[in-house]
Amino acid sequence: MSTMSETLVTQRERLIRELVKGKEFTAQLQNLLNKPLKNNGSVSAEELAAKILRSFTETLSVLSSDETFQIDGGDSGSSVCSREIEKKPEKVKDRRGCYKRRRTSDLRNKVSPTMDDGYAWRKYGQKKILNSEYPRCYYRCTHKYEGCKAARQVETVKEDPILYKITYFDHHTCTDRMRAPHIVDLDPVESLNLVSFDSKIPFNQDHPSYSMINIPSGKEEPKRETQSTDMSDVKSSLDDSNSWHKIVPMEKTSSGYAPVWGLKTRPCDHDQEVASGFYSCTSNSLHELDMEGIDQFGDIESFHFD
DNA sequence: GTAATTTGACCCTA
DNA sequence: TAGGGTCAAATTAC
Repeated sequence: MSTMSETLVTQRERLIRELVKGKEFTAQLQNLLNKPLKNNGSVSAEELAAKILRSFTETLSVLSSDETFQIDGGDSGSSVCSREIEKKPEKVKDRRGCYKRRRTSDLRNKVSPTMDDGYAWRKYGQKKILNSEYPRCYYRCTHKYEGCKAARQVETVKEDPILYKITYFDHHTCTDRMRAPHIVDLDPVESLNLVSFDSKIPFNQDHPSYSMINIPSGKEEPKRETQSTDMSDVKSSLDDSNSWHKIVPMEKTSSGYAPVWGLKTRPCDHDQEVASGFYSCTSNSLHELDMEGIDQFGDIESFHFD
C-alpha cells in the first residue's frame, strides 16, 4: 500500500516537473516570438518548440500510464453518469457522483456590455449568489452533446449594472457560430470585444461605458427595447463625429473611459497598439467606415479605414 | 412537436 | 456545513 502511494508521489513530482518545464519553455518561446529578429543566442524557436512538445508528451505519457491520472473522456464539468441510465424507480434520482465541479484553471474573465459573443449558448441554471443582488446565470454550448465543452457564467456587474461579467470555461470545439461577425476568429473572450449584436442598452443611449451600432440580427432577445432594421439608420449614425466611438465599446480606465479596441491594419497618430495588430484610437475625427463591409444580414465582413 | 428556459432539488467542495 | 454548480422536470415559446 505504501509503495503505491510512493509511486503516486513520484508520478505527481514528475508531472509537476514536466509542467513547470513546459511553462518555462513556453515563456521563452513567447519571448522569441516577440523578438523574432533578435534571437537571444541561447535557443532557437524550433528547439524550444521541440522541448515543449517533449515535455507535454512526457506529461501525457505519465498521465496515461497510471489509472489514477486517467484523463476523463467525458465532460470536465458536468457529465451524464451511468446512474442516470439505470433509471431508478424512486421519484428523486440518486445523483451522487454524477458530476464533478468544473476546474477553475482554464477560465477567462471578461466584462462586457453584451452577452452575445457569436456562439450559441444554452442556459442550464441560475443561482442567487450570496452578497450579490444579481443572480449568476449558467450557460453551456448548445453543441455540448456533440462534444463541445465550452461553458460560461454571466453575472451583472454590481457596480455598473449595465455591464456583464462573463467567465468562460474551456474552449469551443464546435465550429458553429450562430451569427458570428466575420472579422477574425478569436476566442470568445477576444471576439466579443469586436462587434456585438446584443446589448443591454438601446442604441444611442448615452451611457459612458460604451456605445455601439445596434445592428439587427437573426435572433434577438425578446426584451430588446429598440432596434434598427434599416441599414441607412446605421450609416447615418456613422456620419457624426463620434462614429468611431459608436462601434467601439468603451472601457473603464483609471482616467475615465476609453475605447477598448479597434481592428485596423494601419494605425493613425492617435492610436495605441492594444495588442499585436489591434489599435485603439481615442481621436474623434477619424476613420470612415466602409458600409460595404456590412452585409444585408448585419454581419460585418470587413472594415476599411482611411 | 420541439427547443429553450425556469426553478427547485441534489450534491460537491472549500 | 454553507455556498455554489449542475441536473432535470415543468413550463414556456416558437
